[in-house]
Amino acid sequence: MTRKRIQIKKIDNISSRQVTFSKRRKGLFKKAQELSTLCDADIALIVFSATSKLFEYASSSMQQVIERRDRHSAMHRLDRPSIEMQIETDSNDILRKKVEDKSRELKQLYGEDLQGLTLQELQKLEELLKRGLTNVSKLKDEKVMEEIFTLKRKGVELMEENQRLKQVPSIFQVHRQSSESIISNSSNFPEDGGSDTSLKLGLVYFNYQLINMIVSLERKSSYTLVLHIPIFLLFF
Amino acid sequence: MTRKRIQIKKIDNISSRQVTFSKRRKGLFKKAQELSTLCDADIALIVFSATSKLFEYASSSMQQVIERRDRHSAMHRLDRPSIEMQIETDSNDILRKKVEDKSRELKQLYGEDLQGLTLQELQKLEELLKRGLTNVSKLKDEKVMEEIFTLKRKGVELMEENQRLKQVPSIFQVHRQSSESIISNSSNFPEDGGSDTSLKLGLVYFNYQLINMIVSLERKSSYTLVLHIPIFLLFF
DNA sequence: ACCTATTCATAAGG
DNA sequence: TCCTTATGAATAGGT
Repeated sequence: MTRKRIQIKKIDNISSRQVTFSKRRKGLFKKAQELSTLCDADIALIVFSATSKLFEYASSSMQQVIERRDRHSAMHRLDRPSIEMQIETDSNDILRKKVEDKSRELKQLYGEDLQGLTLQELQKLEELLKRGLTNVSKLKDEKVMEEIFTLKRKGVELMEENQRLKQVPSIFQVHRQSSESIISNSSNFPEDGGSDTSLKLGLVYFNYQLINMIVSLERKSSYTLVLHIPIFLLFF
Repeated sequence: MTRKRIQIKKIDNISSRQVTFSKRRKGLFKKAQELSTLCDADIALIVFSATSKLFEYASSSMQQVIERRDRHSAMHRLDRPSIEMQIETDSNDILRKKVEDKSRELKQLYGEDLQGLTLQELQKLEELLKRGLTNVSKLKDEKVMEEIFTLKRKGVELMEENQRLKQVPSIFQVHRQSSESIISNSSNFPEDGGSDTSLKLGLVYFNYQLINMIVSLERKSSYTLVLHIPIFLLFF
């Protein structure tokens, strides 16, 4: 919309996506409330960020708008029983049966209680599990990559800061050094000033976090990391 | 916004209010959709006009977003015993909640509705799916082997029966042959008696069933069969 | 968080 | 509702 037109598709860069999300979310909420005021409309707006943070606006109250919508929908859709509607008309027995059915389905997906199943049913189940696993793994991989890139960016930032501060005037370093000479006087590296040390510690902490994450992921036998760690190392 | 700046307060003139409502509503929905696409956000927007007409948009499904919001709210306000929650301690409501929970769990196992999950949750889910898949595959493999052995045994039995009946007195064969000579007289193989033919047909049908089973299993991309078919061929 | 060039949204009028 | 147009608003990219 400015400087350059952008395409409406998912923004790849995570940080610019976050920035855009903040800006546009603000704009969207403003417009929602303007519309509500100008035209006397009753509005509810629910937004979940990609990171599952919730933002919401309602001109009256969220619950009220949602209920009003439910009523409206019920009036206009004579058929298509929504989940709640369906459940509300369910008797206790039917509900019990539903719970039982779903419990069995869940158990079977977890690989228990399979004795009664035919070969065909087992195949179907296997297929479903594979599909589910594929989907879950894919999304998990995306999240892992995101996390790695975020950490990498932080690392680069810390290193840059580190480099920049290495060029601090030597007077400042001498001052720091003299005040610390009691504790650590054996150091023979003039570039190892106090500020620098604390920054080094920052980097060490960052690396610690990173290694921790990778180890914890590996422990959980995430096979995809076998691929991702080398990729990550390339970037770092 | 253009030609002249306007104040954000209720527009008095009815027709211009309607015009503005149309225009701005369109704009609002567009922006909601753009935000959803650009930033991978999950969005629900409900608008009631002053005349109670309903307009709505949801990036996934309205019900889904609303439920997600309910869950989110429930998570973040550990207390807040809402009136409904408080009085609806009757079993019907508990059952309803159970059904809802299990439905969600099932969906997630099938790899749907995963947007709200953290990396840790996804890993857990992946693990469960892998365990489930292992169990199901193992049992399925056992059943496949069972089935194959059963079919093999039937094949052996049929062949034995076949051999035994080849030694039936020739009088019986002649009797059968005369009654069938009208239809199939061109056959020059004396060992191809009627009873024998029907048994051969039995074997053919058995083979047909067997091939069918294997093909159907292969179609379902059951990787274990890559192992089983050679094993089966060894036995047959 | 702030800046600003640029695109977008839209008020007014028909 | 749609079209046009002038202009105020929103915002992408950069700092």
